[in-house]
Amino acid sequence: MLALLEFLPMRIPRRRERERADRERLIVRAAQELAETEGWDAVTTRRLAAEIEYSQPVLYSHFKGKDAIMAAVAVQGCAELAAELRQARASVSGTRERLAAVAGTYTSFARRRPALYDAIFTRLVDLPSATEEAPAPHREAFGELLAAVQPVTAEGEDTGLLTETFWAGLHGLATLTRTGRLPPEAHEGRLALLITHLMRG
Amino acid sequence: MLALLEFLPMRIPRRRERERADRERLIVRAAQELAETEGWDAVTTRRLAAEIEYSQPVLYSHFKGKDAIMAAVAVQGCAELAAELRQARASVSGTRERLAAVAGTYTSFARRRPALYDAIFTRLVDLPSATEEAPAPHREAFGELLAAVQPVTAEGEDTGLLTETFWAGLHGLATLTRTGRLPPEAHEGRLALLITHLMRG
DNA sequence: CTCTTGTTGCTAGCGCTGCTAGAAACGCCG
DNA sequence: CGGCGTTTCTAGCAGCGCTAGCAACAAGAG
Repeated sequence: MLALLEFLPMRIPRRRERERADRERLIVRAAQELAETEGWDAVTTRRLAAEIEYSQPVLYSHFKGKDAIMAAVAVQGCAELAAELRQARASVSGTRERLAAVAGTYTSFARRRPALYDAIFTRLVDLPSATEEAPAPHREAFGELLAAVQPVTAEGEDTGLLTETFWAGLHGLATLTRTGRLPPEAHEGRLALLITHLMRG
Repeated sequence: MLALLEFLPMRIPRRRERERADRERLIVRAAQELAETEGWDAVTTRRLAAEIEYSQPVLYSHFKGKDAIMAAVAVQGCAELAAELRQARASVSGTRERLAAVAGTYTSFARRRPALYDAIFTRLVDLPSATEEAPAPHREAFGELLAAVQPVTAEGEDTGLLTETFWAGLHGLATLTRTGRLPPEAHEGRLALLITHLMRG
């Protein structure tokens, strides 16, 4: 009865909901493209509004502010990273090979897509990860590293902790190299050292 | 003769030069204090000008822009880091103890003085290090790490490269922990793992 | 078909940023 | 004391993130 009465009127709100969700995806996609092509400095609310062909305040009806838009880009970008890591790990066999594949993919991602990497790991201080549980893509990406590290865990060592340390090494190499603090030529050598010492020689 | 003629008139410019240098130090010190007490977001050119009790444009007669001021703070801050590292390394003996002391001091510096650490290692992309030789304090700080790592270099390994990798690990731990991406409780455990694996078990 | 109602998106504007042009004030010299 | 060169300030530009308040629209009622 009640359901029947509501059925027809319900279709309209549904469509509008869908359109709203579409526009939200449009915003995130535009922000990501703009950031990746011209850097985050070029991602201003005005520019972004022009890009999606809506006015500025529309952005604020979807996101609390610019940081929230960056966070959305970061979460989506992290899903891409996780996918690349998964593929890298699956594409080779052998403990060291897998570690090398995952490590190479990770730092290559940071080099190829610096804006995205920055959004995920250096820019935002208040990604949900801090307060509550990290968003799914983050856990997924970390899970890929963990799976690669798991076989080299020594007795008495905690795989999670070891993976975190390995991750920190990768993150340090990625960021220090990209900002010109480490010479890029020797990057492969440093990666090899990191993996060798992770496997304890 | 010429020198005698120039002697007296020279005294005035000298004094002005000295006063200018004093004011420049004042600016850098004010910027550092403001950044360390209220964060870099609070360091605006207006606020900084008010702090040193001069008008805004005075800043631009000393530095090309805000970034140049941050760079000056970074270089000076790096000298402080280098001094702490030197003291840490000198205060203990034994290979592992020295590595632990240096590593602990490094990450502790990043935790205790986040604004300074950010200026040195994450914020500025155009520190002189990228284009020409790194500024002295940077080389000095790196030298401390290198001295601590040197004894654990294995045959066929390059100490410099190994130090860079170790540094990347420290930097990764420092930044990921400070931004809430790694839980701080397990920090010591990760540090221990890093050192253990650096010494290859 | 017209009128009312509620939502949606817009225009305009606030207070702030880094930075700079041109005027004013200062200190030095003859 | 008068003129000159430097130093420093006032005032303003363009752009930022963000928001209040109005206009235009779509949907239902008579």
